[in-house]
Amino acid sequence: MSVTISFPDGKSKDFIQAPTGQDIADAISTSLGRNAVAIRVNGRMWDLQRPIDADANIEIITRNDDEGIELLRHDAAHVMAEAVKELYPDTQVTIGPAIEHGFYYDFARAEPFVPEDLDRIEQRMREIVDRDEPISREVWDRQEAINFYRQIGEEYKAQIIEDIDAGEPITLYRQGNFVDLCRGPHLPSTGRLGKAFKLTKLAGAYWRGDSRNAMLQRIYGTAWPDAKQLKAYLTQLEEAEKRDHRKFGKQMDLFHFQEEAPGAVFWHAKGWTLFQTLVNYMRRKQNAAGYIEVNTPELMDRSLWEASGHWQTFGENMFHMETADDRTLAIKPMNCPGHVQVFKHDLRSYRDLPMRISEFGKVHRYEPSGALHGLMRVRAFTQDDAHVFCTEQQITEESKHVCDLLLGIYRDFGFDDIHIKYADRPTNRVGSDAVWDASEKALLQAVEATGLQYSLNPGEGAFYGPKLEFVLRDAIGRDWQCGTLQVDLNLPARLGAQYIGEDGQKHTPVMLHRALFGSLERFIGILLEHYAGALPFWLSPMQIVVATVVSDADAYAEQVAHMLQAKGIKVEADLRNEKISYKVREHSLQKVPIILVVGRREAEDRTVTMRRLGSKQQENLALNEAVTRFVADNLSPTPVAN
RNA sequence: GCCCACAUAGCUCAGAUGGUAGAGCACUCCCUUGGUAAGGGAGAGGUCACUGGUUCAAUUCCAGUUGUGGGCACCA
Repeated sequence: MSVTISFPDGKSKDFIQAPTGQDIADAISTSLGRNAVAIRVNGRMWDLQRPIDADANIEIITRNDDEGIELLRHDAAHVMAEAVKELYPDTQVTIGPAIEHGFYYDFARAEPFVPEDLDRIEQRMREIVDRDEPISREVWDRQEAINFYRQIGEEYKAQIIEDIDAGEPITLYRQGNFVDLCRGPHLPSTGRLGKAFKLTKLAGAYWRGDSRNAMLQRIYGTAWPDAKQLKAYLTQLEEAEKRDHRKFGKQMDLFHFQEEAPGAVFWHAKGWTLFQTLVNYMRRKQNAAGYIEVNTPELMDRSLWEASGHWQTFGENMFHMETADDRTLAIKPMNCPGHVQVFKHDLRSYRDLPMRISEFGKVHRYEPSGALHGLMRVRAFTQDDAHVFCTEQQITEESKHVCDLLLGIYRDFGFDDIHIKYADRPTNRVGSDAVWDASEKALLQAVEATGLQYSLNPGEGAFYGPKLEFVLRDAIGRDWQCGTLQVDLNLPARLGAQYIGEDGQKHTPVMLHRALFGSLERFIGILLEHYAGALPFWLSPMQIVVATVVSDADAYAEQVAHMLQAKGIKVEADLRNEKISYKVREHSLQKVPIILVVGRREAEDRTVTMRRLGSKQQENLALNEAVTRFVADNLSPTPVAN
């Protein structure tokens, strides 16, 4: 009986007996035979050594294909599990998937792994690769598999099998003395994994990702088709580390944290200048876009938070206090209830809508201690928050208005790669399903009206409404969720907001919650990492340093600095008794975009010698010309009159 | 909050099987006025995160607490 194998290019080849994927790859070329890791048979991934006993469309998957790399990583996880079982037989194995850039495996073991164990395990993994153990697929009876795992003390594996759908076959993969439950496919043998892998870190992880379950020990690793790619990845990790905003915070003297205020920023003068630059920029943009700005109390009575639903939903994460007169006050974790108070303080007409109320409100949230991370996750932060009160008919247009504003703003900061996620109702929520149906529909319509691409993020909405999340990609390809837009048909009613409609009747307005930077603190962290500290001129908290070569130029340097300062440039004169090389080095490390060097020559000619950060080039300019140029550069990329 | 690790001068880090500590940079003073990423010398700077325990003696060993880092869980 012969089998006809059809290739992706439309050609086909007959085999006399049922060939394996390996046979087919070998028949095409020796290098393909060597690089093959799996085969797709009629759209399904198979092991290379599984015989194909009927006509089929196939595609050979190599170690350099995306799916091939994923398979390598999955195999690396298995090899790691085998190594761990050999070295620490009392360990139970649980799950070990491939992930972006690598793999992990979760283990249950009474004794914790220590960092030195990673070297041992990695060493043993290399030995297993050298042993080149054949990997074989076995189909087991469900109950036998459960019994088998119970018998060898692998309780977690037994549980996993019990949860596999009845129709699914139970497949086990055997390599050496190690047998692992797995859907597959896998490499033909451990040798084919190669050695371009490295164990990277040790971490705790909950069984099945649920914090009510046992804490397992997770070992992370990275794995690649070849050593060159592994090295490139490790280099990239180092690059990311070099961009750490916490490092720039110290180096550039922007902010610090200390024990007495965990998760709260001490902004230093330069950091606060940057902060204010962002706030002022956003304020101008929002004013131009028809927003009004307000300010609402930090502390408000518990009853208001109960009415809004925050107390019930997030009470444990709110800071609150008892006063001497027996009231419970809560520090605001959000600005929305305050904005509703401003809205309803006056009688509102449909003619007032949409009413766009903004606030640079500082909010406090008692975040779990383990979540805190530099500026990225703090307990006290400032939102560029706004609430648009509008009618249901205005939702689409107002949403579009927010998207337009947001995209223009992100572009000004050098973020062009934006994508949107649409998140619908969460399990823990307020309001009726009918209201949710309406708000989800309205937001979906709005995002479609913008014509922007979006992906779905089911069940991740806010407790009062569905939301859009705006995710930007930074200079080294990392994604950050910053902006958000939420349609809320719940809070306005809960807090009693109303307006008089055209019909003379009272109506409840819709409230759109939106933030563009999100958290100013976090956005600054992202900017620092995006620009690796070298902020563009208009954002720099210290834009120009005028550095003298000799003290004879001191008076002139101060004059230059004053001139620039008078034009709104953030400038400093460095008259210290140091060599110019020393000053250049120091201000370069501080990421000052422009150093103006002045010596006797410049003082005589009334010029400055300019050096831009990151360049060794020098440019001599007339002072007046330089001032004009810097004033122009000081505007934001898309300036707004104010 | 959970797991693992870490905490020494303003910063970056060294250090001792237990006898109260050291470098570089930064800081102060002196010399040097030098043309584009560190000129030279001197000085000052520490409750070795905090609280207990063991010990003749603890910064070092043990326990707890706090904070930080990497994950997990959480993120209105």
